[in-house]
Amino acid sequence: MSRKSPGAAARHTIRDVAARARVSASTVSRVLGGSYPVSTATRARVMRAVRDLDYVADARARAIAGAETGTVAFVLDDITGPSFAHMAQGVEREAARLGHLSLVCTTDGDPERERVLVELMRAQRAAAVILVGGVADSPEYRERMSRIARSLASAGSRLVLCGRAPFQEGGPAVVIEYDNEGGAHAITSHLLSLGHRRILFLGGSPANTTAAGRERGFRSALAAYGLAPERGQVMPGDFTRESGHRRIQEALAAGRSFTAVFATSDMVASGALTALREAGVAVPDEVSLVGYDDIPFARDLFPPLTTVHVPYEELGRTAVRAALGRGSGTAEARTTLGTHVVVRASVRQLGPGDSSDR
Amino acid sequence: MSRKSPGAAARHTIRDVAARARVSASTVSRVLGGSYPVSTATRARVMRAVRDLDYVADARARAIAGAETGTVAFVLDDITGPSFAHMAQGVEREAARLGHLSLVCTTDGDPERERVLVELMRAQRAAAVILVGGVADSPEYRERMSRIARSLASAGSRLVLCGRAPFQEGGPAVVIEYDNEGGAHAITSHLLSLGHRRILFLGGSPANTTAAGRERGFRSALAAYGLAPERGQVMPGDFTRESGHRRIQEALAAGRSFTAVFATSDMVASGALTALREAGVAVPDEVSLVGYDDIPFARDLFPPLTTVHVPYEELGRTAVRAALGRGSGTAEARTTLGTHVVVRASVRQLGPGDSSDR
DNA sequence: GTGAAAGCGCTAACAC
DNA sequence: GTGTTAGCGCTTTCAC
Repeated sequence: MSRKSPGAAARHTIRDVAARARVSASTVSRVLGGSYPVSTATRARVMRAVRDLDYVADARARAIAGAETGTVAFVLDDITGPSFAHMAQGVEREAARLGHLSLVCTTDGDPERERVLVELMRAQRAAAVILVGGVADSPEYRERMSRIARSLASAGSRLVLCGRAPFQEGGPAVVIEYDNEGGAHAITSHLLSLGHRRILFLGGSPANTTAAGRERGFRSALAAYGLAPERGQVMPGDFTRESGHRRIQEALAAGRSFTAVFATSDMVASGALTALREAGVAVPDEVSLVGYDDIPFARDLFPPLTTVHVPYEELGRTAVRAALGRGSGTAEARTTLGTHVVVRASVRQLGPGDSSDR
Repeated sequence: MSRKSPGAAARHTIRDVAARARVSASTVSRVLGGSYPVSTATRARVMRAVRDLDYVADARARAIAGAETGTVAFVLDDITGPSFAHMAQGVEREAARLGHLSLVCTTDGDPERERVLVELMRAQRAAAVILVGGVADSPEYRERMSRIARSLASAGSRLVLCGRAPFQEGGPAVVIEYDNEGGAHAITSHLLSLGHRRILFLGGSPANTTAAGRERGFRSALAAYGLAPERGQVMPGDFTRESGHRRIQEALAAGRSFTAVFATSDMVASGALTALREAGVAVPDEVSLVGYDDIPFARDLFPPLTTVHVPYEELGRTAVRAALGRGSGTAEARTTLGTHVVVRASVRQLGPGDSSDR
């Protein structure tokens, strides 16, 4: 007959259940834990009490007392980006399948915030921390990552780098990547094989490892044709549609001549497409356009966008499996998933006559 | 000199720190807690030990012992949808700002999974559980929600329904909505005022409260013009681009005549647009198209999509604020955020002559 | 200011 | 099978 004072709700404890079922707390624990032998009659009484009280054991207390479950922490720049969202989905699904909860935190690209979050996750005793997305590679970055990985490891947790460059061979971290450079190489070659030579590259920040990988692929494909980008042909930016939009406006204003545009992400391509349209440049008739990521929307652009498919959801799932996998994981400390070009309608084959459209 | 056996990492406890700093555990706790007076010298010694050991207090143990922090749980259908992603961002940001961690879980629309998740959150002693997205409204739903809200309340947690119909006036839940019906009414009126009369409505599942709200707005706007939808003019579906794509194909195949399409979401509109294009129907010249949600991509469609703007991120933020707000929150138990039409280029004004284009 | 002791809600080791 | 006794890692009285 416990009256709850309004506001301060009376949370029941295992002892309340025990009292009501006229058994000891350990018995309740055993019934709920499910692993130990308990007589049917007792079990029934306990279950009844649990039901009556609407009791749920405190997961934190359980964890402390030894019944480890562990959450998976997922730290990323911005959940709003379509590709990140898909990775998040992969993470959440696989974690759920494996019986874990997912903590997601965003950094807005701030390394300091990332540091704080990792510390928080360490305090939570997260089973694993998955760090996602390209970052500026630098000695400081490597040093920071090393520290993070070590402290996580010493807390019994594990660090997984997902779609991000490894900071140290054989370090205490698992790395799940996709073939960033290969995809860029392939789609550039696609453009090249269709006769395009003046290809504008709308890149990200050169310091960003993802952007850098894609740019490397672009350059290596060009090199395979004996070409090298001219001044102004590689335009840095970021991964937003606004960036794509602005860069195209700038390129057009500067009177730059190109027959194709390789945008480092579909978002960028999307902004670029709009800018081209606004300027009255027909795609793909006058200028061809390709992107990267293969977000679902790519096929609804007009024209449907030729792009590089990245298995984002799979990336997330793989990260979780690696993170939660048994052993210290040295065997599969590094995994690279494949990418491939998906051809749609935003690229046109160039005839011999029209090599200098714009 | 504690040697860590490889694999089984030695997590340090507060006692290790205490020993190293030659103080008691309570003192360490006080230093770390920050609230109690500790001499500068002691504090320095403790901090040094903490640093040396790379110690982080176990958040779960702290929580149990009384230092409440509390995570915010965010339960949604599918993190992949652009609008949900923005809400998630709002939730995560606001929670972070308020010093809370966010747990996100997806249900894939399965009510049973939702139940399980809520139970899990209750076990975690989450400060609040935010349930997102339209659901099938039914007596069972209301009953289920009631139970959930009560059990959450009795666990000292709080239930927030976000963009989802309330299940009970004055129940133990906070409801944050947006003006779903009003937005649909407004954009339908927009179409009507431009001369459109035969408007195809690509809806969601009629049982879904969000879809139903939008359909109500559509119908009420029609009614204000003395119109009522004909047979086949309202086509049910779901919120995916595939649904929009398929419905348009069906409508076209059935030889249905319409001058405008109102898709219940931008995703649906996006699929519809592609289907129209594939069928050689010009938008907006032959058929006008509007969507709902105003996802970032809407402006990159061709033509840029006229749609209803929904403040998704704000919705998420508001939900968190309401959830974490002081008091029992009866005062602001229900909040409705506004929506508004954003006009772009996918709608054409109809002249007197062309009322039956298609 | 600081330490010892009690306790948070639970599980696990040890009895019987 | 079941109760009793110790913890888990921490905070918080309550003393001095």
